[in-house]
Amino acid sequence: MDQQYDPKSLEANAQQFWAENGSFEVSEDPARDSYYCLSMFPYPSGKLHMGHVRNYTIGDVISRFKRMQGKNVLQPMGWDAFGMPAENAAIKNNVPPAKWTYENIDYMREQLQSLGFGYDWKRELATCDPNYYRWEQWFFTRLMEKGIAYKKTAPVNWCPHDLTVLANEQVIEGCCWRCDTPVERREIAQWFLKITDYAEQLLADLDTVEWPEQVKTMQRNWIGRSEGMEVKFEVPGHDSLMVYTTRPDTLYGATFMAIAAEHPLSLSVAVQHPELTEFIEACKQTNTAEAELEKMEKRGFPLGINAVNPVNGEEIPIWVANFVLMGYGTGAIMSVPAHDHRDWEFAKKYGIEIRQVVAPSDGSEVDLEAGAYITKEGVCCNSGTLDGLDFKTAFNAIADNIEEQQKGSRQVNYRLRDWGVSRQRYWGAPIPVINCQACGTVPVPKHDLPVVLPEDIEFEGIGSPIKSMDSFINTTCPRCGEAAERETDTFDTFMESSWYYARYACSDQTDAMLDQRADYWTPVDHYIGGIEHAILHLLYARFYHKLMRDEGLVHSDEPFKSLLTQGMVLKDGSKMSKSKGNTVDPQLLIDSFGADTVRLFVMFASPPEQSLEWSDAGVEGAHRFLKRLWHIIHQHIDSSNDRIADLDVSNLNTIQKAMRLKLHETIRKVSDDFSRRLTFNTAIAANMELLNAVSKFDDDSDQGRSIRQEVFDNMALMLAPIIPHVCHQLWRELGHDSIIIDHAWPQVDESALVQDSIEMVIQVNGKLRGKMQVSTDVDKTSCEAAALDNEQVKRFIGGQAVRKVIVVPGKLVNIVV
RNA sequence: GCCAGCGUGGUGAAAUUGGUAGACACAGGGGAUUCAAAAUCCCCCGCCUUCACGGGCUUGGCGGUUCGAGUCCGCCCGCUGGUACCA
Repeated sequence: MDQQYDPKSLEANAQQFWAENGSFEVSEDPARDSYYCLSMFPYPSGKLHMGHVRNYTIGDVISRFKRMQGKNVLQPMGWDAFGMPAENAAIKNNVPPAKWTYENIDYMREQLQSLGFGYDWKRELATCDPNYYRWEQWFFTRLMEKGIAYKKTAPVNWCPHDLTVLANEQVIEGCCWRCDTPVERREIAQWFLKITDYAEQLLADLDTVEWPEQVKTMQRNWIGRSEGMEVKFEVPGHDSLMVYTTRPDTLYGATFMAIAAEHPLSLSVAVQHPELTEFIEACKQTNTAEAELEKMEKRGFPLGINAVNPVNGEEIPIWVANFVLMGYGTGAIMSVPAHDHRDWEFAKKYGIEIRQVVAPSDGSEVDLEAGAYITKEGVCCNSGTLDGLDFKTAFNAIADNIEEQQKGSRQVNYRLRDWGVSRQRYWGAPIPVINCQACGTVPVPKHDLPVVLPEDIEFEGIGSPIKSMDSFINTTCPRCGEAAERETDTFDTFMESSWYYARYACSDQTDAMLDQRADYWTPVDHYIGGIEHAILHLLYARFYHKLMRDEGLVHSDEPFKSLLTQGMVLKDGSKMSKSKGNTVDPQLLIDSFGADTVRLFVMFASPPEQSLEWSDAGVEGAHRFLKRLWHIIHQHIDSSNDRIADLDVSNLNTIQKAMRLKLHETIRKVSDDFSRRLTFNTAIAANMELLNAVSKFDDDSDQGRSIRQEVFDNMALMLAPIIPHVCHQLWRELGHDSIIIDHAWPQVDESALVQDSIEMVIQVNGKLRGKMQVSTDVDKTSCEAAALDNEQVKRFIGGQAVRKVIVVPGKLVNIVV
């Protein structure tokens, strides 16, 4: 009989088997090698999108593969449940964010289960659960005590019409996304974590993790360590200006200073200066995004005050400039237009002197009319005693000089800024702080935690409802007992996603943030997620891990040993995302073709690190392969009702040997693809080739049937991580009592790989001109002779003299004439 | 703007350490089967040229290194992600 491939019932059966047997529930076993495979948890936006399917299929394939290799595998799943979309949905559909979120979670959990992912659901967590965020609140109060959490003012996007703070993505072409009012930059007090204290460690430890080089490079550049100087410029009649520069060797070329609009010096002059006040107001008409600030037109306003250049006593004008920001660095910079791109543009625009102080070391001229000359390879000129010195020598000379005069000092600086964790939003973890008139900001004591976010709320306006909720706000000061107010800001959602990986190890722990189980599982062996998280999420999580280490909660330096950054699933050329509304619903595909087809297709369509332009075509091809696999294996089973004879490998004919060669070459390749290369698309292609080969292998002898059984057994094993449902079933039908998820990964039979002869390519002047079959133990000389003797090759050489012959053993012979 | 990546047939891709460009699929064309269709099976399938054998061209563009470059180097073009309050 020949059953039809029926994914619906087959997948339900396999999933039921795994659930009933708790197949993916794991416990800590010190005797076994642990393997923690983690995929980035999803934001519960409503339903899974293809990016999720891709991410979680990759994770599941790796998990199942490692399990077959004998590891004690943990693969958990949970929900990054706080965030803005829940608030947007609340406004749009008048449904409380909590309800919306929990309903989404329930639906998406079912979708994940229907895809057959091997998660330990006992460890599931949602970050909006007070049992989760209470520990984040507790940890924050510890950071306050240590001085790592502190408060300062920082700019936000402010909509003057809606009277609310906007996220960068809510600012469309400089205007509020709801009311189209031009957005302003406004300084408000916010909480920060001193990630800059860990900059050096975050930089150094990048060398210890097995991450893609591109991600490490991005993080290094983001941290942006630079060695330079802080230099003090006296301002007669005012406070001096402190600036940071990486190019003190160009100090003689400084022809102006630029300060932020909100700089105290600027503000004090503005008091008597309406035009400047107007300019300062104009500078606020911008959002806070770096890309916008860099692209906007650079504008300035002369302050009418001079600063004194400490190296030569020269007075240079101070300008207020819209591209200098108060929050970053000292809010003031020195400008050397001849050797800085931005300063050059500014000087050109406002007719400020461009003075060359670096010249090419070969003595050639540079054209400063065409643009700034930016290099560290030149020599100083027009710089007094520095003239003729190279960058390093000049740097040290000027640094020594300035330090002696106490006008500045050498300084290591980072581009990285402290992490602002305050959000003026509702759907987030409340910042556990009480503001008391007498005592100031007081952390909520551990026994009063969690500060629970009220979930039963009316979400009408645009602002956060707890900002006007007296029952939430009014409280008493834990220190003095007097009436006090709660902080109504919530945490950045990156806070929750910075430690969830560790919480999975002990998500049932009610008395502590983490326990010793975290040390059994962490660091994560393999972390899988989108490349879009290469900087922020991954940097914050690394920082948090070090904070937890310093609190004694974990005992490793880094959270993620190795990292796989999957490329994005694109639709119509751009990132598939809820906000862009260009998602493809995988559910339709699961319903019509089954989970195995969807899993097979996303793994086959491209290698994990590459972006994947979605197209519906091709899914049918994956489905066809499954049907074909099912059909061919059943044909084999039906035609070998009697038992399969033992294989006698010493007594095989050429075709049988070739079939076994193909099988074991495939096992070797697929094992390498799974473990080292992580290219599942080529592993699948290799199995397709194997299926094509075995379908042509129509040897019906006992030995032939045994070989076919060997092929199918191994194919089921090799494909089990990718298409687990169908392989679960086929494995049993192939006559095995064992459960395939616990079976060992296939072994290569080295003896099957031995060949008598191989094909070699013959080139003339690098162009393919012929092929020849040679014995595997042939030496270079006879290779060369055989190549020169080839008829086709002789034609191309003609009468020309052979100048050189290159032999690459086992590959090719190149004859140069 | 800055940082990182990508660019190969009609399409998704393969080529793993500088060594046969296009494996494996999708789409398309032809055939078998069928009353017919679906499904399935078999064959063809980069471009130009040739009756054919064959030859020439081809990995975004231009240049370089090399016996040999999709792969290494330089410049340019296009696309994607990130850019600190989307997650």
